[in-house]
Amino acid sequence: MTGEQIILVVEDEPQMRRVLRTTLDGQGFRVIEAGSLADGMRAARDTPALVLLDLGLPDGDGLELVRWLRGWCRVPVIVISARGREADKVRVLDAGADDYLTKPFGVAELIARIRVALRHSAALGGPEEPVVEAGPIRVDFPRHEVTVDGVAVHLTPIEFRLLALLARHAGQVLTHRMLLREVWGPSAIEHTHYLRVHMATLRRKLEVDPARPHWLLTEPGVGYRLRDPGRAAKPT
Amino acid sequence: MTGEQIILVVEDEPQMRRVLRTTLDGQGFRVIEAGSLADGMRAARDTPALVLLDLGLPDGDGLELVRWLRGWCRVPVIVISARGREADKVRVLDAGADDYLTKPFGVAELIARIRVALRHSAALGGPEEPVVEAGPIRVDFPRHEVTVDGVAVHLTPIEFRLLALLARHAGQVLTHRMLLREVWGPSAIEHTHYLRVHMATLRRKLEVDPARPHWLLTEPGVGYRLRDPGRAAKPT
DNA sequence: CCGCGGCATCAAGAAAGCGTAAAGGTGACC
DNA sequence: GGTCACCTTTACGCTTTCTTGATGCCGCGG
Repeated sequence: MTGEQIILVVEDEPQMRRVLRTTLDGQGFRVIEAGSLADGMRAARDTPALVLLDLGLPDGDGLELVRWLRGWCRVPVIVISARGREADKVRVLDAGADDYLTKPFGVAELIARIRVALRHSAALGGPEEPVVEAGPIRVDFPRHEVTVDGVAVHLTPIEFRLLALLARHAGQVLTHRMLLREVWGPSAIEHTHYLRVHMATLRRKLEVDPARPHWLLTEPGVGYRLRDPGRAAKPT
Repeated sequence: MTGEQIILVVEDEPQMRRVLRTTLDGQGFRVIEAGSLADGMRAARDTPALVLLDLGLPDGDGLELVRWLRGWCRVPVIVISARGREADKVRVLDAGADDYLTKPFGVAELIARIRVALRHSAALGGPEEPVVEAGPIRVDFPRHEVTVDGVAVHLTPIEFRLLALLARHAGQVLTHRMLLREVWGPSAIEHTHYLRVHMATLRRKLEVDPARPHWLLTEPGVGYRLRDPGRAAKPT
């Protein structure tokens, strides 16, 4: 699901940065580093999964970064600070940070708190569009469900993967090779016959007139395509 | 925005309890108190918006309560403890707690951290239903109880976790991997046979005709699904 | 008119996935 | 130390799904 999670570390002391980098690397995270507020803002555009922010930055209050982030995204922010004063904590947390660690802290605790924060953001779900519609055909990815005019249609695993692929790229042609590689694996890119067979069953299940398909279109010599109703129909 | 938010305080020292109550009252929360683990579990059925948990309880480890809560809901849990050892924190946070405060702590910080936790759960959507029904099958999470047509059915721990997972996502397919990871742990995601065996026992206990299940549905090649009575029925 | 290439369809055997029963194995609790 | 409940593991028959080869269709160029 989540391949490699990126953590943005905003910290000016090189020593501390090295510790954090090696620790997080060891946990399987990819680490991006920034040494200042400005750098942090720049780096945050890579949409990290989490931000680790040291408050004692040279070019301004880390609070600014928290507010700035909250202005446009919900990425979890864990603040690290030497200042243990309660008023500081309250200010930072109320600004939108998700946790506050006081130096010195243990590495294990940091990792545990990172896990907590990622757990939260994972529960919020990704930004991806979970449903694709093409005319009467509706593909619901999280439910693994396909309906035609509202009635559920049962698809076999291969059929679903095939349709899902076409639906995710609705409107554009997917070549034989591409479809075969994604559905059957790289070793099957020559078995174009698989495609014909399974496209036929898909059409039988989804099309009104399987012999004259209206949604699952053949692009002769190239591949297949799911008609995108939002775009102009292809020229006859 | 939300009318009156309930906070469950699980704490055995009356003195500490009084401090917390007055503080939280002053912030506009409604406070429910519990002096022991058992009381805490009982009180949690009122679906509080947040749980404040002191680890030093007389009748057992507070860790138990965290695990128990996570078994059926995501209510934010903030743990308060006199023990500041890092290993303790990691254990509790990994068990599912959302934050860990070491005594002594400032009231303002506590409030700030409560705000953070509530912010998170608000983003997730409010407190969850403690009970899910699917046709004659009724799953009561806090009581750990399952009934069919009103009669209690005894489920083994694994069976309950399996059913609970399906019930919490009623209507949508849960993949083999997902179910195995959540019920048996990440190391078992390949033992799909476990699923078959335990789904069989579940069906024997819950279905009228276990051989032709009406609620615990197989999604061939993908996973399993609990039929959501709110949605359209399947075609034959 | 005929042959050819790309495509659709059909059907049968092979393979994979699923359900059930029952035999060990393990730990808890007297 | 024996019983009990539960989980794991093995075995086997059944069903669904996939693969594979055969056949027919259609348009195009020769």
